[in-house]
Amino acid sequence: MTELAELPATPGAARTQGRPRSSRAHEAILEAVLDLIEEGTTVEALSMEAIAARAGVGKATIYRRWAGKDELLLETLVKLKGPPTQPLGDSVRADLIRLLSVVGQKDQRAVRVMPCLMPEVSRSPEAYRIWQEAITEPRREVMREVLRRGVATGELRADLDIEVVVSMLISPLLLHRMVRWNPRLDEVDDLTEQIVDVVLQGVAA
Amino acid sequence: MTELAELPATPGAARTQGRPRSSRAHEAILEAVLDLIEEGTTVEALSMEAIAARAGVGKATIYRRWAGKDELLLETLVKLKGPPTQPLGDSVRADLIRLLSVVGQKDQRAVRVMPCLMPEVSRSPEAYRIWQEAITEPRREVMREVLRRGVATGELRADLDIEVVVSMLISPLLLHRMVRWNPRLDEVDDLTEQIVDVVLQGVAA
Amino acid sequence: MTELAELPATPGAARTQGRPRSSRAHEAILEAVLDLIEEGTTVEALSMEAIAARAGVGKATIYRRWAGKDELLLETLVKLKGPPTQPLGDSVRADLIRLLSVVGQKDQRAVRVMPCLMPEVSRSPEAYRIWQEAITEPRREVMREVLRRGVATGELRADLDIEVVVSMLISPLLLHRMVRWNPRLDEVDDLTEQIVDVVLQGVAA
Amino acid sequence: MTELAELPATPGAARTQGRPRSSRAHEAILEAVLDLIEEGTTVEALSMEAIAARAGVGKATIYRRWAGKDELLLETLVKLKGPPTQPLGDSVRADLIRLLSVVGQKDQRAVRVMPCLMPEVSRSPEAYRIWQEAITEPRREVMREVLRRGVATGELRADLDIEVVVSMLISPLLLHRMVRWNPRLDEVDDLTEQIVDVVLQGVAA
DNA sequence: TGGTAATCGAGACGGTACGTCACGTCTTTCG
DNA sequence: CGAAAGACGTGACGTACCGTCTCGATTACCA
Repeated sequence: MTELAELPATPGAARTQGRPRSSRAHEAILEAVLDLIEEGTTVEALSMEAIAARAGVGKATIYRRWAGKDELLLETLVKLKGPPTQPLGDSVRADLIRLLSVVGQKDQRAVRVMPCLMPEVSRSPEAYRIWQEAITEPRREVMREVLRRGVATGELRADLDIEVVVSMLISPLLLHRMVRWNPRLDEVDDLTEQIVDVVLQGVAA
Repeated sequence: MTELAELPATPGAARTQGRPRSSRAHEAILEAVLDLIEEGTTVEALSMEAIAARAGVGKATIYRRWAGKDELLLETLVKLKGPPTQPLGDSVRADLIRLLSVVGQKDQRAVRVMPCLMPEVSRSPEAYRIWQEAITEPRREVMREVLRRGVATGELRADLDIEVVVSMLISPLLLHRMVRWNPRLDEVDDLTEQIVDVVLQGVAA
Repeated sequence: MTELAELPATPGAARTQGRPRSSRAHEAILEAVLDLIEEGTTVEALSMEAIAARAGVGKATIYRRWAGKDELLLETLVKLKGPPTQPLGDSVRADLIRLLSVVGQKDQRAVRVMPCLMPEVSRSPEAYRIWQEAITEPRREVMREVLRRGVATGELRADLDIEVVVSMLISPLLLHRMVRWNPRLDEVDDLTEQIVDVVLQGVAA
Repeated sequence: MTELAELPATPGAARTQGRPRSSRAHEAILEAVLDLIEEGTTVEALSMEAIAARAGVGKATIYRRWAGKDELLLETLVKLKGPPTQPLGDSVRADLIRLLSVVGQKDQRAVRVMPCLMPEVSRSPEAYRIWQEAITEPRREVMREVLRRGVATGELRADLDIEVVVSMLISPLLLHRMVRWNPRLDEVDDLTEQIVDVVLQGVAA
């Protein structure tokens, strides 16, 4: 899996000589982004200049590590999300509810960042790739595993299309978190359960 | 329903005196936005200056009508989407498939604009309101009607939560269009049918 | 002598039909300019829009009468200066002092306007012509007459160059008023007398 | 003597850190102004944008050094005038003629710039101060010295007011250059000599 | 231990777009 | 038809960021 690799100092050259990059600066930058987001800074006000100033860092120090704002925000989001929640292996239903209940809920700041990345992710294949590999796929894979187990135990239909079901489970919640797709859903705190139940009923063996 | 009202010339004053706003300019601006999008202009290159130049219009003429780029893009999107597709009144299944098959497909330009509005829609309550009223709600309402009919005819369970089901139907397709959420779904040209079938199975009476 | 003629309503057409021009508007505009100058408005802030607003007049009403801001300011200055002071016919010395003591002193607002016209007057031959005819020449002519009388009475040398002497008398005071050329001169309230005396001594018969 | 000091990067802070200001840019800007003036650009067409474009410089680079167009033009004028002409120490009359014969003649571009600065110089005390210190005073001082020498040698009256005489000598020529105060004077190529002679006659011992 | 080389914070650089303002003209309605 | 009102296309304003480029001053490694 291709990583959010740092830019090489000089492409193709040994990266051992000279002063090493300061990990303090690296983290100060990511922290600065999170701080600014937390303070409610709007996207256009979330400028590289503001980030550098907040981090107490020169702008070049940022550009030495990331190719642009989108890359930086993407890595911030990855850091924010962390590894996906793991299923407990109880029932398929309980595991799905467990996995879905954290979609966009763990850290409110992630909800703030995600919509800002949509323009870039929808346009740049590279941004899309990173988004997929670092954010989407790990979570889908966990969910696929739970569904495969359901098929194996005979709980779920053998011919179900796992990708479709995964999308059906995640999409409504994700969209809801991003743009409060339907505000009336806020009153339904068992929205997750309802979705799981409808889908499970629809794909029951 | 509150509209995408133009900015008043002087808030609270009668808007009858003086030269009236040119509808020619108004439309030239919206056309310019669509042209630029069609030519593949990226969002950051879709500047107010470029729009004004393309429309053969002064920048002030744009700002007289819209408060900023987001408002303008939003109205462009509203114009692009037009009124929602209407159901034919055949079976519930056929109607749902008909309604869903145009989600983000009718005009490829809309797919290009929508992700760019996510940052604004997710942040500004006003942008969100317009987005809801002009884009989302009309389409959800059509779909609600189809589902209510299904309940009335006894095809669907009487206690189903219509809002949840509508979200389950639309979200996967919309997200897919916006960020190609799962590219493997591109191979599934009957994705729409699968989703409808799973949901209908899940909420059958 | 060509005048600051108003622009004809329609060149070559009878100016009898339709609503006659409002003299009220004409004066309101000139008043507005003077008001704004008096309030200390800077040149760039002395915009046509501000003048029209202050006069309670449409911009077109101004442009119907003057070709541009410079023409308007020029006429304002002409109105401000009024007819030149007349000599009393006493001694040459007393008359010159009388004429010079009002250079740029009668109305403090004129001192404010004049420097603003320098760029235009120094560049546009037309503005220069009007400036000469309406402001400069009448005053120089009065002074020439006094000097000619001095020559006739034998007080002054018969071969003096009147134009040179007139310039020598007026220039120091005018420049002093416009840019306080030498602030130390402010302490010399008999500056005018000194200048007259030096010149008279220099050109005595 | 206070200078046309550049704007400090951060007022009160040490100006040693960071990339130093480019002297190349500084001079390119001044050159651009002179070029544009030379080409006959009118004042209103002498925009900051045009200057920046001609100098191959960003607008911010100009605003980092000067507070506005007037400050820039003023410094351009100072550069244009250079140090004042020095007297040769011959006779008082010859020295005065020498000094006066270059008033506004050395560089035709200076004549173009000066009237444009009148509005600013007559209004802003700061612009007036710089104008005095960098343009006016050095030239007046040279002339004062010549007059003082005349008094010392007994050529001139001991009680003459040097400031008044200096103004009488310079003003007619300066005003003539700026606004061709009296075009008939163009025919008098010995205007300078006439003025000097009248004044010397008027203040002779 | 002393050079070498890349990094650091800082901030200026050439650009581009922003949103505002004024220009002088044009197009309404009202008197 | 002149008036006011105010929208029109134009273009400059001064500001803010972009991503790059010097600066002098720090580090680490390697000789």
